[in-house]
Order: sequence, then C-alpha cells, then structure tokens
Amino acid sequence: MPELPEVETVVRRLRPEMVGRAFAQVRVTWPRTVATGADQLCRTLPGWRVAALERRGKFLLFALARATAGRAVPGDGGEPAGALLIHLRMTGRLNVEPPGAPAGRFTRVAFDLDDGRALHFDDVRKFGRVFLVPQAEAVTGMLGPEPLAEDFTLAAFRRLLVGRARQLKPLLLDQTFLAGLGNIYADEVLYRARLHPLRRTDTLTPEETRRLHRAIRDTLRKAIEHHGTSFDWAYAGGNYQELLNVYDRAGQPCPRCGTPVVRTVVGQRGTYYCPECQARASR
DNA sequence: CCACCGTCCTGGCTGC
DNA sequence: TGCAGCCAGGACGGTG
Repeated sequence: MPELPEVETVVRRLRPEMVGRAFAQVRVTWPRTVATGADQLCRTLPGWRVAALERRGKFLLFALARATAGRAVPGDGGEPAGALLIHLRMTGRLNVEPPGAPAGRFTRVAFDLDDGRALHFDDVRKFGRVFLVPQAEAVTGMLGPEPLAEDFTLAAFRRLLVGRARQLKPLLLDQTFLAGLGNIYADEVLYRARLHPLRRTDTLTPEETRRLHRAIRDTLRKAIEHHGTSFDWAYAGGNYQELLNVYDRAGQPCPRCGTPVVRTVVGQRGTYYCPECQARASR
C-alpha cells in the first residue's frame, strides 16, 4: 500500500506531466471518493492550472492557479479552489492517460487535461479520497512533521516525545504525530531500530530514541531510493518483499539473527517483528 | 491522554 | 470446480 516513499515516487513521476497543465472536464464515477463533494469538484476545478505538485505525508498536493490570469492567488478573494489533494489509501493509483483513453473498471475520477490527456484516479477498494479546498492546510493541518524534512532533527523528535506514553507501533502510525509512515514501514522502522512494537515511549532510553529517529529517516530514504522499481513490482504482485526485512515474513528467518519472524496484532494491525532482535525490554 | 472497536470496500485467499 | 466466508488495512468517529 502506498506510504510516504510510494507517494513520493508517484509525485516525482507525475510532476513533469502535470505542472503547468490546466484541468478541463472532471468525471466522477464514485462520488464518495470526492470527500469535499463531487458536484463542487466538477463545477469548480475546470479552468485551474497546476502551479506545483508536492507531497505532504501521504497526500499528493496539487497547488492551483488560475489558468488565464497568471497573477491570481489561489484561495484569494474568496476563490473557491486553491488546492487539490489526493490520498491513495490502500489501493489508489494515478496515471496520465493518452487522449481518448476510456475509463478503466476501477477509475473513480477522471480529470481531463487541456492537452487532451487525462489523469485517472483508479481505486479498487474505494478508500482513496480527493479533496478540493481553498487552502491545503484545511486537509493537511492535522499532520505531524515531515520525517525527511531538514528540521526533523533528533532534538525535534525528542521534543515530540515529551510527556507522551504510547506504544511505539500505534504512535508511528499516528499521522498527527508524524506524517507518512504506514503499516509496512512502521514495522521496518522498528526492526531497524531494534525496538519492540509494544515498547512505550516513556521507557525509551536516550540511545533508543536516537536509534528510532535514525531508523525512521534511513528506512524512508532507502525506500525512496529503491522505489523506481519496487513500487511497480508491488502493484504487479512481484517480489517487492525482497526489500523488506520483517513485513509479511512470518516464520521466515530474521536477516540479522535467523530467529523466525513473529506476527502479532497491535492496534488492529498485522505486526511483524523479530522476537530476538526486538526484545520487549530494553537492553 | 490513551486504547480499542466499528465502519468503509472488494479482490484474493482459505476451506469445504 | 465452485462458492461462501473471511481477511487486510488508513483514517476517522465513537466509546471506555
């Protein structure tokens, strides 16, 4: 499922195709996909140009500007459109289709572009969401910091943990704590940091906190580096697994010590870890 | 403040 | 071979 590295990969792939393009007609085949209202999206988006495409957490963020007057500020003067945001959730995919391409079986929203092509939002499970808002912050305002941002330092991470007493796994999945980690990378981060998923933040030693901070950044950076290829494999059902140390590897040997990887459920989520490397108590 | 549960969805898997 | 039933999982809202 798309987490920060996958979304980053999609953004990098789409950016050269989308920036500068203007939206024409929008077609919605599953209205609930559009969290801010399908009718409003279809009415409002045509005529807006993509000024920039960024990632915030697991959101794709299309910053909009008026297609005609280059000076218009999105969201200014009560303008109804300013930012288009898309969250892929479990199975969402975005592709730029050539002119005349028909909507696929799972296409939920089709955005026609001014060059005749179309951006298709396909989503088998219909969990993905599209937002059109005057200000992106209306959607992203609740998110915690970007784990790969320069200012997400060890000191900043320590400050984030002050006064909290939470299990590590649910904490890493909490987007208001930190933006971008999902179930796969949360497990991979904890494996790399050699910390048990149920360890509580208030029991971490300074050294363990340092390891966790480093593991978050290293795991995500490495995943982004490798995602030119692995992302496609994941969706093609290929051996995406080869990049993963513990996720979905129950019973297989830990790459570090050979102990069989264990699967449990933490906070309703399948959770994989090495019972030897990630012992419950600190050591 | 924190944990836990139900909801949304459907392809793919399991088991008979 | 066919099919019923279950599962995964991100985010959110409600409850304890």
